[in-house]
This record gives sequence, C-alpha cells and structure tokens, in this order.
Amino acid sequence: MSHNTTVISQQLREAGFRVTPQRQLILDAVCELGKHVTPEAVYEHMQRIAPTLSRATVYRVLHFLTEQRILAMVQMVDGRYGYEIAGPEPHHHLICRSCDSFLELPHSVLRAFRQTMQAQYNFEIDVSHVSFFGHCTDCRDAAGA
Amino acid sequence: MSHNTTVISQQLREAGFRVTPQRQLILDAVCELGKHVTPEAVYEHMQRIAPTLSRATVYRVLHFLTEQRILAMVQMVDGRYGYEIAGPEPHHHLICRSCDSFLELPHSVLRAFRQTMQAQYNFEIDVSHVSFFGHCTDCRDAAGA
DNA sequence: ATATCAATTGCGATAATTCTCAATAAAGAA
DNA sequence: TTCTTTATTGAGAATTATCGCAATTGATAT
Repeated sequence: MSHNTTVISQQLREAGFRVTPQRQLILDAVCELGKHVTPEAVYEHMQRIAPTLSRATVYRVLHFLTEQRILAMVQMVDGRYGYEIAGPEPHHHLICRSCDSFLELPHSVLRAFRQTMQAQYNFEIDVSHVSFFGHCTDCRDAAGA
Repeated sequence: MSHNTTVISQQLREAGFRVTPQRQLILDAVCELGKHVTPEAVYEHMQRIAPTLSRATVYRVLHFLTEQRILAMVQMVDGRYGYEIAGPEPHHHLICRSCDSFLELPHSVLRAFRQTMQAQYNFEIDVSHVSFFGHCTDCRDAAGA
C-alpha cells in the first residue's frame, strides 16, 4: 500500500493545514505497518525513528488524517480502532470474533441498506468502513456441530 | 424496563455462575437508569447504595451480563459503550453524530443483509444491537443547504 | 532572508478501561 | 449447619486514550 506524498501535502495545504514531519512520519508508519494498525503500534514504531514524538501526537494525527480521508479507522474485535490507508472507495469488513480474520466487503454491499434507511427513516448513514462481527466458515466448522 | 430476578437467577445458576449481590445491584441500576447507561453512571449510582463496590466489578459485571444476553451493549457516538436491558428480540440503532439522538430499528432491517453475507461470503454475522452512525433529518436540515 | 500569525506539538495531568492476585463468599455436599 | 471448592470481588497497578496549555514551527507576506 502506498501513498502519494506530494498530492497529499498539496491537499492538506490547500485545506489550510500544515504538513509537518510528524504527520508525514506517522502516515509513512501506517503505510509500512499494513492494515489495521493500532495507535500503540505506530507509537512504538516511531520511538526508534523519532523518539521525541509524543503519544498524544500519534492519536491526534491518526484522528486528523482520518478526518481528511487519508486514513480510515476500522473497529476491531476488542472494540478498539485500527487505521489503514483509505482507498478511493470505502470498503467494509467482516471480522471473525474467533480468529480475528478480516474479510473485505465492497462498498456496494451496503448501498441497498443505506437507501432503505434514507427512505424509511429519513436518516443518512455514514457508510464508510463499517465493521461487522461474527464467525467465519473455518471457525464455525472448527467449533462445529 | 423491568427484569424478572427469579428467572435470571435461575438461568445463571443453571449455567454454573453465581448470583451475587453485586450482580443483582448492577442489573437493577441499569434497569433504573434507563437506556444506554455508561459504566461510570452505574458506578456513581452504586456509590450511594454500595460504596465498597469497585469500579472493576462494574465493568466486569456489565460485560458478564452482556455475554449472558441479559444486557445489551450499544456503541455510542464517542465510541464508548452504553448498556441496556436486552429484550427478547435484538434491535439496532441509528445514532445521529450531531445531536446524539437514538432511533431504534427493528431486528428485521438487517435480515436481508445477513442472509446475503451468509450466502455470498459464508460468514455468519452477529446482528445483535448494531449501531449505525450518521445524521438525522433535523440535523441535516439545520446544517443544510 | 526575516518577521508574523496561528496551527501544531510535547508534556504532564486526567480520564477511561483492563489486569493481577490475594481475600471473600456462593453453591452444593456432607 | 458446617465444610469444601472455586467463581467472584476489591484494591491498586498498568494500559489506553484524551485534554489543556505553553512552546514550537510551518506557511505566507514583506
């Protein structure tokens, strides 16, 4: 997974935000650490690279980059959140409570549901990166009947 | 909202668990405090009734009663969790990020989605008390164009 | 290149939640 | 009723996440 530093920097500056070394380093870290990266994992990773970077900054920057739709925040089994690079199109997750495996769903799976909620309840749902929890085939078979 | 103490006690004992005064008091507290009760609210409430009851016990008992399907845990806007008495049939929530209002959805709204996930991905979703976040009519109108 | 202004950071304090482990007490047997 | 077993609790430490504010520094104009 990669990101285009130049484009992102531009985007931030145009929106009136600053491009700081901390933000760049944290974004790189998420990129490098893969999917569903925890704040703590980012912080530990940063310890080696930039030991003065504070925990608070990690949390703030992850949150900030999520607001800017550069990162996406996904809920994990333990209720905590992990971060990952946000693609152009949001996607969703089926997360197995037993083995923590992730299955990615295309954005489209919630389209119908979203429309129903809008029509019936006049409520507009945020449908970016929703997590659904349950049990995958393997774990159901293992637990088996 | 009420609960049948005798039936619940029976249910717990049959499953090999104990019926402790703490569990009873905490269940009563959730019952009395209404919907989406926070652990902290329960703890504060208990201070007056049973001052020695520890914070850890509040968290543990809420979690335990949720596992036993006596309580349900619902995610709130700030990402934290509230608890409420679990009815016989689960229900879901549409939660407005602007005004924190809750809209209850019948369990049936996710039935089709659940079946799709099962058929297409062979994944069985837990569909008890799912929270969807977004914006309600009023807030959209208020913010609105 | 320098100055200005406000966004951002770091630090330490605080809040929220979980964990460890010895002490307690519920449930069933005697 | 008393004993035994072991699930559960309480207390405080540890972990995770957030907050307030002074100091820093990125971006722009000069």
